[in-house]
Amino acid sequence: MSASLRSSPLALTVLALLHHEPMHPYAVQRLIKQWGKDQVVNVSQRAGLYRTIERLHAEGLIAVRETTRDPAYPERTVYELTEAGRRVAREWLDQMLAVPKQEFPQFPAALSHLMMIPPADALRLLERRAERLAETKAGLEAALAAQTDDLPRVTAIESEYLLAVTDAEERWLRSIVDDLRAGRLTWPTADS
Amino acid sequence: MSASLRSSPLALTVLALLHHEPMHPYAVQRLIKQWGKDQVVNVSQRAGLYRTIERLHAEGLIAVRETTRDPAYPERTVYELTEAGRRVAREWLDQMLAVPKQEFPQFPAALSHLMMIPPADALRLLERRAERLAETKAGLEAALAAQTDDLPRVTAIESEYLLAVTDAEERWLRSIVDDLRAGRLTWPTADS
DNA sequence: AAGGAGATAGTCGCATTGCAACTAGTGCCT
DNA sequence: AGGCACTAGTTGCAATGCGACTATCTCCTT
Repeated sequence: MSASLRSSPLALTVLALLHHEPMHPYAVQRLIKQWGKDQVVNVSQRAGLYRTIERLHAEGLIAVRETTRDPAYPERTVYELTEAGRRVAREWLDQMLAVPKQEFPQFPAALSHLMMIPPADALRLLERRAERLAETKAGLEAALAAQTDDLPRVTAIESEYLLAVTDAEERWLRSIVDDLRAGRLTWPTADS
Repeated sequence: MSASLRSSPLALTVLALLHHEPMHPYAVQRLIKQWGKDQVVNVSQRAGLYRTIERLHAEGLIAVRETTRDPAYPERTVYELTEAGRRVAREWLDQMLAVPKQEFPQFPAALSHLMMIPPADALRLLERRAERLAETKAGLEAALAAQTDDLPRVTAIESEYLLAVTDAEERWLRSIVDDLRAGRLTWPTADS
């Protein structure tokens, strides 16, 4: 009954936060945002959050601890992690950390059809991308600089990772842009 | 009628291949594999391919050119790109190249909960990942070395990109593993 | 005190994707 | 003739992405 469940960033995060402390769905969302984890977990569309929690509950990985009935708010169901949940969270985490999963991001797919457009257009578009990445990097650097000192380094390790790969992508883009500008990289274009 | 359609790696690739030459669905799949684009486009599960083609057809981005009726094979519908398809392909490509899209890969999400497990376990898991990435890199390097000379460099540009970011990820992992081994990176673990 | 903006809290529906199973024919090997 | 792998396509379900919608509450303005 628990083996059927697939892992996902959101599901793992829900388990991790409930591991920390029992709470209700909206508190999960707030915590994710407060701790800056919304960079790596898509919680902006709450539909997914409630559906994920429902699913975890149905599979017995989390359980209802209590239902507080504040007159003001709609009912708040506080969930806690079950023993099965603890086990599955650890299994998921091990798997997600150790085994790189084939995912299919948009950019490399688009890149693979670069030859469809003239080199001059490619230059312009990739330069724009490099600039956006520079902004992203600045944001990550600011986030990293903002939180050091009191919290241990591990709490922001995913930002370090994102910074490292974003930096690599930007460097690569700059080198391609240079090659395009210098004419070292070019190709014939069938139609305009 | 065409504005409603969302882009995807697979949809873009179908349009790009039909731009090159009209063909039937299975030929699309074969070409993707032959050209090594299956690294960046998920075509291993054919369901997606047929559904995508249906969708593109319904939106008028591709049209039926002919239906060959080979006695041996099931019916083969040959599709071609329409004018609208050509325009939309270009729009998608521009967008996907210039604007980095927020995606949520598994690894950074898992990384953000690294503190749940003891540093010694983290060391072991991240080391395993680094080894798998090294294998991936070797594959990419082999693919790049295999095809140069006759084909222009742009035909394998997405492999160059993948190599660059995979290399960055591996380097980062090695540095973290070093820090873990040296005790420069550590944290208290609540439960075993 | 009325009105509106914005945050809080949650739901619904649809299009798309991922994944696995299933059919069916064809060529090859033994 | 039987078994196996490859080719070619279909079906169904679970999960995800995305947008729209409902309500309430709080704070600020006028």
